[in-house]
Amino acid sequence: MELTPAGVGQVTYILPERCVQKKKRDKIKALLAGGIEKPDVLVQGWVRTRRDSKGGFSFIEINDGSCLANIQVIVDRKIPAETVRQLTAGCCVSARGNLTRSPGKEQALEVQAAEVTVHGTADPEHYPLQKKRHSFEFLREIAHLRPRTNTMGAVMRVRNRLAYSIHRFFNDRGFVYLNTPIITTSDCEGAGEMFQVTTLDLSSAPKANGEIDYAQDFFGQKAGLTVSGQLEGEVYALALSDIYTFGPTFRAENSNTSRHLAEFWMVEPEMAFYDLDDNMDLAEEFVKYLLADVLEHCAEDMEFFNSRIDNTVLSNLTHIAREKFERITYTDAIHQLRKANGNFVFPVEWGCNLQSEHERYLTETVYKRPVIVYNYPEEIKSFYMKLNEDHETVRAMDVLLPRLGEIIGGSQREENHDVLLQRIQAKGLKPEDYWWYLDLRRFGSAPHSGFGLGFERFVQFVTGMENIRDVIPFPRTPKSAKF
RNA sequence: UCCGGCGUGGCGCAAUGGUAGCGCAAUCGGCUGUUAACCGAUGGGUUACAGGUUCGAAUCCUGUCGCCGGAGCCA
Repeated sequence: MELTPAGVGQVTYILPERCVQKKKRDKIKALLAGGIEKPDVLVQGWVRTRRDSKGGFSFIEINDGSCLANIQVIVDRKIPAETVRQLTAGCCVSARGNLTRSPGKEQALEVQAAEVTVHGTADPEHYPLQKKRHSFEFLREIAHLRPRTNTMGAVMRVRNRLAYSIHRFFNDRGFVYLNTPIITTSDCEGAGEMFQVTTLDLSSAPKANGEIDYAQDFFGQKAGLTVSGQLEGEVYALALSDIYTFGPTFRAENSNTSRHLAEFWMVEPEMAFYDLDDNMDLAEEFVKYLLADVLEHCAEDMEFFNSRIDNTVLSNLTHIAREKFERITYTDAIHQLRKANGNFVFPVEWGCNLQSEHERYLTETVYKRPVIVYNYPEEIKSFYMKLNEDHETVRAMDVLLPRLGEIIGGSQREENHDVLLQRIQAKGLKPEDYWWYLDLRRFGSAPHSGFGLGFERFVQFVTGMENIRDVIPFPRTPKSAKF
């Protein structure tokens, strides 16, 4: 058997003959992007609509998910009648034939089917997706079929591009992709309630002194699903210099909003030798890079969002990719909000948490662009954030986006062992639970910083989708983990 | 978890105390290089669930479940 060489840069590998000779599927995206006639193409996908003519032919539109657009296939008398009858919305088919210019107005090219195979029928009496707009609430109830809609297809292609782009951004800058544990026994304090992980029988859990005896549990101690990979990320940043994590995160909060999930994906870079300014620079460049990339590479899908979901996304994203983010201290933010003269439900005082209404006012009314608020009061932030010289504020920063609010939260980390120990104790935490985290400050400590970006929130922002449950394949929220 | 709203044929909605109607979809027929196709006909609902008030409840009351919007928590 003759083998065909292929290559990755300078290094070649050998491709089995079968891979070369097999008739390959033509992706609809490639056929339409080519824009030219082509003999003998093979289109495979799911029928979106069918319009037929008793006079001898039917028009079917096939979508294979490679792009938003469908391809029109002409099915005439060459195709057996019983096959044509099966071509209803939702069925899965292969169609082989010539790609030719279309006399119709709505498309430049179409496939003249010489051969059609139905792989899976979809009984129109029972197939839930119709050729019309469905509410997102309804589509969530059929999460196994909703990826076959225009909107979910576009969301998932954009989501995929953003994920790819995140990896590229960090890899291009020499960051190491780190897989931090999903099951953990350390609680990243302040990040939210943890889901417990146990193999104990809940109806008859072993007890010691009236308490559940976790010594007998799988890990020999209480364990849960991670709420953040940050603490573990710091461990590797203090060895490899620059790392990032990108993985699932779990919060058992009873949050019922359009921007919270119990299971979501988070990107957490952690960098040695970065101070808070370096951290903010990276966060700003990161956001802009992702926006510019998705505008360039998902143009068709982004046009769709702009015309069907939110007619401001294109101009917003373009604007944000170009404009400088405003950076203000927490103290200045409080001054700005006080100038607004009490038009808030929640009063503004130095030391209070910024409420959604405050964040929106800053980003939508005062500056009309993304705002980074930094140097927050020590009391309202986590123990690991670096204490400023004023002893009142810490080097924390939040990136706020118009409409969406907080997209990134980060800080410079406290690298001084004694200060960190004091803060752990002051917050009522047990130093022994953080022994290895404290050890990082005993041995070769370094200034370092990092932040976390909520991936679904970012996808939400980019697409203009209103509900975070519609930008993740299978959303998990309180009282809802079907599929 | 709190506040507000909602739950009616497959889907989107109407009917606010008198026993359920429209559009789309589906099925059948007609017509057409069609394109949210069009025209005609047909079928389809114990109004989320449980209880109560009433001669009578989709409609009023109570409870449960679920969904949506806002808030809190956060990403």
